[in-house]
Amino acid sequence: MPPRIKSEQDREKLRASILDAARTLFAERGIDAVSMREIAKKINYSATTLYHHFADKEALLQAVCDEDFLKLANGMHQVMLLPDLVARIQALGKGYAMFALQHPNHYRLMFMTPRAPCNPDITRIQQGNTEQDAYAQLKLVVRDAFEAGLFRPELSDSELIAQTIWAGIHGVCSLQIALGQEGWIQWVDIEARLQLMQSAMLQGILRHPATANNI
Amino acid sequence: MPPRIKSEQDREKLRASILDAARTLFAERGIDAVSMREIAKKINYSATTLYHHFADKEALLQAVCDEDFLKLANGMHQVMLLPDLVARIQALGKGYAMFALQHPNHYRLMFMTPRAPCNPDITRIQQGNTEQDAYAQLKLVVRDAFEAGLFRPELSDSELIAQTIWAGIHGVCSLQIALGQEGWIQWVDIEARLQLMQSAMLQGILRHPATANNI
DNA sequence: GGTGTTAAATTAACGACGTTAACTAATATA
DNA sequence: TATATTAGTTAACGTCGTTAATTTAACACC
Repeated sequence: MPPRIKSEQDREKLRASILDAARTLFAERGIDAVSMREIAKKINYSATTLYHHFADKEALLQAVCDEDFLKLANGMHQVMLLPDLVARIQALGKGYAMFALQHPNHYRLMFMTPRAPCNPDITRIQQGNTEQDAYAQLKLVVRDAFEAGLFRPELSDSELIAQTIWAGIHGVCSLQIALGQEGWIQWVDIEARLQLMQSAMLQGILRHPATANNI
Repeated sequence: MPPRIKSEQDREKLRASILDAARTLFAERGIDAVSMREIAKKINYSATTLYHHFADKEALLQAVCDEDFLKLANGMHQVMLLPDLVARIQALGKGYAMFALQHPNHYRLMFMTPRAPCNPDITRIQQGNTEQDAYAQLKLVVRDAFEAGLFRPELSDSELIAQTIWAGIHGVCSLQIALGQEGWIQWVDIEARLQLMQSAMLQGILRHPATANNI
């Protein structure tokens, strides 16, 4: 039997250890393959205890993802200091891809697993807040570049541009995570795939593509 | 109690109706949300009967996917008759995307789920066979276009180009499948996202991008 | 020190799941 | 007609997410 909790601080500590155990197991074996009982056993509690901290499995999963989203957005924030707008977009893509490839299992939970629409009652992330939401950061830079007239004149929607850039990087990363180990595809080096995706997309989107050559 | 089966033909008919019921339910509500009992009830059989035709749920799912992917590759095969190489690449991408968006749950299993990829022990698809494998078809067209000198001179690896095109389309589709219902992203129309991805990538890759404008 | 009160944790249970064993009834074959 | 095979069933096992009922420990107060 685990020790009783006394202070509010201890309660928070237990909550954090549940999150840690859940994240590890989810990342190791996938969401459906991990039971609430298993998570509880990992920290020497009974399964019911988890329900005193999270409404259900879905809420626990959402909390795990929230933490990862914040971690990702934090890393991106430094990139935003770069002066050149195109360089900023490139660095955002590179940083995003590095996060995805270095934390493939978290990335899978965050961006490759369909879930019930994000319920504002259970997520604590403030979507749209650039300090907590990596996509909001990309949107911001792309809008700045759009207003600076850096994109081709026929492109009239900066949100569409941001979503396309995101999709391109995500496509390379998620294919690598999902099928990178498959023997029947002769995968080219992942760095080369990322680089070609970046440069091809920028060449296709920028008004003066020359600026995209130096990566 | 359903009628007894007499001939081998009837047996095959039952197998097909199991596949149909499973496909419908999987596509409607997702794989994990559908039980074997439910599939069986839909065709007025007991759950056990399914196990006389498929080893387990995984095998049933794989059989459903096999059928659909053969259908995909078949549809692609007609596209290969188009005379213009660039138009062929564009049509391949469009067909691939339509398949992904119309069968999101099957697409998710084949291309978005690591560790449960196309298992050669249970799949009957022959990877690399252009009649059964859509990626092999893309590779073929891209190599033809490469040898025809359609790509930028600095691009020296046709497999890298094929993988990048695949990643771009896959990125749009898989983001839509995984996060398309998320309210916190103001998604632009999926058709527009696909079109920009196609045209931007082609503009970035082709030697004479003008050919990519007419979609 | 005893006595409630309350919060934290537990055990036990429910209904649904995938799957399997044991069984039944109908057909085919001899 | 007797027997073997086959297609289908029911019943059961162990696990799952989740909840109700219950126990246990720490604290406040007399």
